[in-house]
Amino acid sequence: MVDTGENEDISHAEGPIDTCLPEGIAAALCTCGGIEGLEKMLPSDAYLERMSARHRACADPIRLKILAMLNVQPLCVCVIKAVIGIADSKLSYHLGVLKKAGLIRGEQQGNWIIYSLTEAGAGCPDR
Amino acid sequence: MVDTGENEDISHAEGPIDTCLPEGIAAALCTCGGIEGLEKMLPSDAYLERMSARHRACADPIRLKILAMLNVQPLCVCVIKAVIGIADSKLSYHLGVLKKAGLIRGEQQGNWIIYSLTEAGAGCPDR
DNA sequence: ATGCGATTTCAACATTGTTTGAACTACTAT
DNA sequence: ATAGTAGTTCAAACAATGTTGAAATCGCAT
Repeated sequence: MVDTGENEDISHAEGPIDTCLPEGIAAALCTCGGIEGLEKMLPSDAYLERMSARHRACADPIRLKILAMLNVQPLCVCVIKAVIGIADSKLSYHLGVLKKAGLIRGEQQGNWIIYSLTEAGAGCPDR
Repeated sequence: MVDTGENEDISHAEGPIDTCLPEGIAAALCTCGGIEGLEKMLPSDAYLERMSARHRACADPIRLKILAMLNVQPLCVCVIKAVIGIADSKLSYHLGVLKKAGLIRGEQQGNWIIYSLTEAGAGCPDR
């Protein structure tokens, strides 16, 4: 149970790993600077947070459909509703999610609110 | 209150809309075949379902980070854990989500399980 | 002012996703 | 067989999201 320090097998890793690794992995890990090197290749936490939020906004078929519709042309809520066929308040909720995520914007025009894709939103419908 | 049938303003739309629309929208809608035409331009429900499931799998910064790591090279759980620094069972849960979504695969190799991106998973880390 | 259509907001509720720790399985080495 | 390391599974607690219907808001027309 005493750590005698004879487990130093992971290239640069003086850090949190204290184990032996499978062959290929250890070798490959070396070529990219060990655990530390790997860490440096990863996106920042802020970026991961932003991206996951964007994915979350797209994580619903209704919302994806709305994005697809707006990718054709800007539309007012009533047309979206006619196509998707869900209750007003439900639709409003999903529009709100997309708006909060910055994927769409709504502009009042007389009696209606016309939604359209933002720059960010135009990047999503695909895939 | 009696519907006299004088509300036929949406091009082809004999369907569910029974309203007047804002200028621009109605016009633009005409050029793509009205509501019906618009409907035909949209991805199938099955596709929307599949895509939203994929987004849902990416809708968490931990999972996005795992994808980013595996995008560098295949890794065993212990290395992923060393980098992300969360409890085993939590990590296992997130690996499970990614696996169920078909973005990663795990292959037992001796004492370890080595995870790597699938084709589908290789398409995600970006954006 | 009143009323109406379009849309949002609210609060209660239902559903789904995440975290935790303990128990379990799989493989290896002794 | 035993023990150790690597990972997963399970169920309970908790947290976040989605749904519903009723009430509220906004802008336009009467």
